[in-house]
Formats: sequence, structure tokens, C-alpha cells
Amino acid sequence: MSLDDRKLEVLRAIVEDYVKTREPVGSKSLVERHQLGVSPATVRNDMAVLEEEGYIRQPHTSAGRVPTDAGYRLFVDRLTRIKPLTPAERRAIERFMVGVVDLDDVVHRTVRLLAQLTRQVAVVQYPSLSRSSVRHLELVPISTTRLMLVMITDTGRVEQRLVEMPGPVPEGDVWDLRRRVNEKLAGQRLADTPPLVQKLVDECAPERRGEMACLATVLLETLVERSEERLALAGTANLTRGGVLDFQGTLRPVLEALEEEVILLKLIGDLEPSTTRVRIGDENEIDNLRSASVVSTGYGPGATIVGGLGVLGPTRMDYPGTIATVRAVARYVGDLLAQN
Amino acid sequence: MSLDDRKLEVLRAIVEDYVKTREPVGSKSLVERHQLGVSPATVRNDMAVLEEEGYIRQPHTSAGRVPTDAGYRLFVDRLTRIKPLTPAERRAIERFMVGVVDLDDVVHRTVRLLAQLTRQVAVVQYPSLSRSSVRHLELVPISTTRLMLVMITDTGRVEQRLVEMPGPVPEGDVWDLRRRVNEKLAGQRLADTPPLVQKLVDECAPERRGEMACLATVLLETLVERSEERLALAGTANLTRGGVLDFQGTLRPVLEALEEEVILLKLIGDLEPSTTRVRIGDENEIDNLRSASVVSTGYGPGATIVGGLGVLGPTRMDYPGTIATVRAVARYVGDLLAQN
DNA sequence: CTCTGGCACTCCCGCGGACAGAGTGCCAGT
DNA sequence: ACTGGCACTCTGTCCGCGGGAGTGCCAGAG
Repeated sequence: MSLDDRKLEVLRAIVEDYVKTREPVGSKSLVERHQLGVSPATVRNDMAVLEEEGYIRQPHTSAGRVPTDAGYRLFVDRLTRIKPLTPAERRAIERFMVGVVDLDDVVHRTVRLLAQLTRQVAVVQYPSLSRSSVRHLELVPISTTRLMLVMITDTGRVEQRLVEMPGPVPEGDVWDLRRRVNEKLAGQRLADTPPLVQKLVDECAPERRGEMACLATVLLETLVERSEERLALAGTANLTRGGVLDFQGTLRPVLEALEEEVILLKLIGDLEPSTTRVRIGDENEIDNLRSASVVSTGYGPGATIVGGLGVLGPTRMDYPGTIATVRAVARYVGDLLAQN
Repeated sequence: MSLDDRKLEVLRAIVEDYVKTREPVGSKSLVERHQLGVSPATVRNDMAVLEEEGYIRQPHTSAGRVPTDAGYRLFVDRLTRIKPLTPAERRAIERFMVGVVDLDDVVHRTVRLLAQLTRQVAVVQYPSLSRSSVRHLELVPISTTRLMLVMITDTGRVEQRLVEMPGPVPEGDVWDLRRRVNEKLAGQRLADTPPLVQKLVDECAPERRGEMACLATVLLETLVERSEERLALAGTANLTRGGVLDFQGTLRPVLEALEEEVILLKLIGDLEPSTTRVRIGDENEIDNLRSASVVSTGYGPGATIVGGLGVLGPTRMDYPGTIATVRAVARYVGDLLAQN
């Protein structure tokens, strides 16, 4: 049995009402609030079909209907007309961003803005290192045997790392190392650097080989392994809106998941398609988040994507509005980055 | 009426039982669980006095007693014997800290460790800029009119900031600026630098005055105004232990407070006394936290203090254990910093 | 074939009463 | 100064009872 237009319309009405009222919606109130042009009895029949197909369900016999994850999915895929931002929202975005001074600032403001506009938990990934390129590498002597390696990328990120040298490093060596490293790596995409780093060691004069090797190790670690990705989080308090009713009783699992950077990165860092991505309830691989939905998208200057951002909320969320906001903010951040 | 020893003992018993069971404690169960050597009736009389003095209260007539904030305060001040850490905890601390690579790493691990050991929300402040001194200032050209200012402190913190110059800056000028700035500021405590920065501008050759002024502005901003303090947070999920029973119904206000860095800094950043500080319920100036307690202390290499750390939990918390853990972790972090 | 109105049924939710349990305050006695 | 006893109070819980909302089904109309 396929779903005709009216059944889809009924589903949309159910989703919209449930999102708004947070209560199971019955056939009668439904025909009252929407102009469906048919009687409650007819709607009931449609509902029976929708339930059989798995798009809605009843919390208990003789209660109203509630959308299932599949229902939300169908709603998002086929029933959502993108809701344009209100002028107020547009203004909020622009006002929020005046006077940014650096990347940290951009990220922090963005995440707060997102949380505020969507009234949900917002996550913003810093520009991914692997998608950035090296602008400059700086070496600063900290003690006779220690250097601080500072890497600056074209996206404005600055990473630092302590390098423990095998022995005392004279000032001149530092200069030399700095020059060589920059010559080879500046301007390169970070993803492309590992072989170059290796070459750097190979081409090095034997007497400096040890030092360069140390440096190379740390470089590689910084580039790929450790803390590759950073992110910012805001709006946790929004989880408590509407009591603990959403999230089936406890915030616990959700809060736990939010503490794991790895999990968050999985959620918003999946940047393959440049389009907005919506994960609903069970579609999240993370068990703790099976009562939550995530709307995420990539951002970056122009058409390139350097990082992800998104929001997390109850499956019962305003998808059209959230999607629109997430997109708008991503676009805005991209423009901001392009200006640098 | 002053409180004799037995009354204090009764108070201690009440606090301990209530912390453990989360239920109002009555006279009978109290004499059963503790060897007080007197009858329930006597305990009841003592309780009446304690209640009159404001140290305990009854949720309802003919219910057991619950400690008030004042009761906890008295307990902490006079009835707490410091609980030594268990060997398991000691081991956890040491194991947690092997292989730290830099300051970010230390801070992140510390905050997670604290959250895990105390099973509460942990906050760790990065070493305060105003208490650190400048190790090195680096200037990196980003474009012809933009420099990246990177400041490295003796505590390992690295702050960066974009500087917009009035016009194109030739390579030579950058060198000159870098040399001058470092000569004047390296080794200085950040709190002492503002006049030095001013001097730097005054002493500058007129043709470079403009550039130096720009740099000075940003320097001053970095040093004092903006993002002076950073911090890390962990263990939010612990707020949900024991249902929403603690925190009188909603986590909302607490989560909101935790989102405000300013508030958190007030909580743990107050470093006047080098001793551990305990704020109980209403003693917190922040309204949102009047159902929470905060245990905080300063840390730093040796005897100096460079930052604060602490935990936040329900007033109904295990004070002796928490205090001991917070202290131990702070000491450990201090040692770690001293090694740099 | 589709839609509609009617009807009986189910189940949740809120309310009030009854009851057991825990704890108290007080008093008289040691 | 402490203790045992006793009456009292309040809570939390369980039960039973409607009211209400919503459903499923069926027979009839277009």
C-alpha cells in the first residue's frame, strides 16, 4: 500500500502538532487545527495505515499518535519546505559576528549563536587540520634542550607542541631548522605533509639528523595523531527545556555522549556530502543518542569545506527551522573565514 | 546554648547518613547505625537543639532531619578529619598523568581525572596569564599588513592574536619589532607589563611609531582584557547521578551557570588563601548555584599559585573525600608544572 | 470504492480515602 | 541528665472510581 497525498498530509500535521504541543495527537484535534477537508473518521483510517507502515505509533491503546523515527525521516525527506529565516534571525546572526578578532573568537561566538537560535545544543568543529595548509612554522627555544613548535595554518588555527631535543641546541641550529622546515612545508596542505617531513629528515645533514628526527616525530604527531580536531560546545542547558520528557527520562546518556569529543566529531565531522545532514534517533550509531537527533553541515570559505558544525536535540525538534538555521550559520561562518 | 560534644557527634552522624542514603535521618536509625551510647529519646532532644540553632531541619513535621547549609558548614569546619586517599586513588592519579606532552594535555587530563575521582563536575583553570611571565613573543607575517602575535609564557600557555597593521610592513620591520618587544618584555610578569608596553611605544623611532602602537594595543588587550583566563570542564553527566533529586528538581540553572566562563572563574579563581575553599549552597553568590557546593583550591609549581581548580556538586556531597581529592590533584598538577 | 457518523470499548489521569510506617514531642520515672 | 512509653502527625502508597480522550469497527450514503 503506498501513501497517497492525504496520508502524507496527515503525517505532516501529526509531526507539526506533536513538535508544537509535545502531546500525542488525536484525529479530532487534528482536523480542527488543520484544514484537511475530511472527517476524523477518515483521518483515523489514514492513521491506521501510517501506523502499519511504521511512521507513527500509539504510546498506549486509545491514546493519540506520535511520530516514529521513520516518521520524522519521511517528514524531513519529503514533507519539509525549507523555512526561510526570519529577519530577526538574520539580524541576530550579523550582529553576533561584528568585531571578531580571531579564530577562537569566531568559533566561540558561532557555537553560542547556534545554541541560542536553535535553542538546542550546538557543536562547532575547529577548521580541520588535515584540510588546512601550513602558513608558517615557528620554533621557539624554551630551554637548552627544548623547543616549542608553533604551527599556524591558513584557517587561522594555531597549534603548539613541546619538542624534547636529544641534546643542547645552539641558536644557530634553531634558525637552520626553522628555515628548512618552512621551506619544505609552508603552503602545503597538511594532509600532504607526512612524506615531505620524511624527506626533510633524509635530506638533513647527518650532524643535525637527530634534532630533525625529533622535530619530525612531533610534527607528524601534531599533524595526524593527537588532538587533530578540536571543537566547541554550547547550549547544554537547552537539554532541560520541556522537563526531562524528551530523552526518555534521563539526560544522563546524552550528557555522557557530549563529553566525548570523539563522539561529537563523528556526529558533525562527517563531511563527505556538502549538503546538510540529519540523523534521527536510531540513525545515530551512538547508543546514548538514540533518543536524539543531529543536524549538521560543513562550512568553509567558498565552496571548500574545512570543518563541521551542527546541533543536537530531541527527535521531537523543529526540523525545517533547525536545518535552515544551521545552514545559514554555516554559510555565514564560511564567508567570515573567506575574508581572512 | 552551646553545643556539647555529643550534639556535634549527632550532627556528624546526621550529615554522614544523609550523604550516604539521601534520605532524612531519624533518631532511631541513627542510634542503630552509630555507637552513640544513648537512647533515641536523648538523640531527639539533641536534634531539637540542633534544629533550633539552624544546623538541621525537617522537610515536614514528623519526618527525619536533614542538614542545612549551616549544618554542612559546621561539619566541614569542625567535624571533618581529612580522609586520606585510598591507594587506588593515588595510583589513579599517577597513572592518569604519565606521558603528558603539553599544557593543554595536562589541563584536559586533570579535569577528567578530577571528575572521575570525585564523581562530580570538575573545573580547571589554565594558568592565569596575570600570574605568568612572558617567555617569548613571536611575530609571524600573515599578509603584508597582518601579523600574528604569538605569546608563550613560562607556564606553557600559548596565546595568539591577529594584529592589523596600518600599512604594509617590510620583513625588516618585523624583525626589528620582534627584537624590541622581546628585549623589553621577555621574562617579565604579565601583570607588570602594561607600563613597559607604553614605554616601548614612546621609545620607538617615529617612523615605526604607528606599527608599534598597533602592536601595543593588541598586546595590552591580550594581556589584560580578553580571554584572560581559560578553563576546562568535565563531568557534567555526574550531575544526573541520583536522579534530579539533588538540585531541587531541575539541572537547568546549574547547567546554565556552567556555561558561563565568568561564573566558573569566580568560583574557582578566587585564589587569595592558599588553602582549600569550600562554598556551600547559599554561600555561593550565584543564584543558580544555591543548591550546589563548590570545593576549590589553587595550584602551581612549588608554593606559588598560578591557577585554580575545583569541583561542583550537590550540597549533599562527601566533603572530606572531595576535599582530600581536590587537594591531592592540585598538588600533583603543581609538581607536574614544576618539572617544566 | 471512498468517506462519514455513530457507537462501544480501552486506557490514562486525577481525585479522595484508607492505611501502614516512620518519626516526633512530651512527660513521668529513674 | 537520661530513658521508656505514648499519643500524635505527616508522608507515601495503594485502591477504586469516574471523566475524558481517542480508538476501531461497522453500516450507510454518495
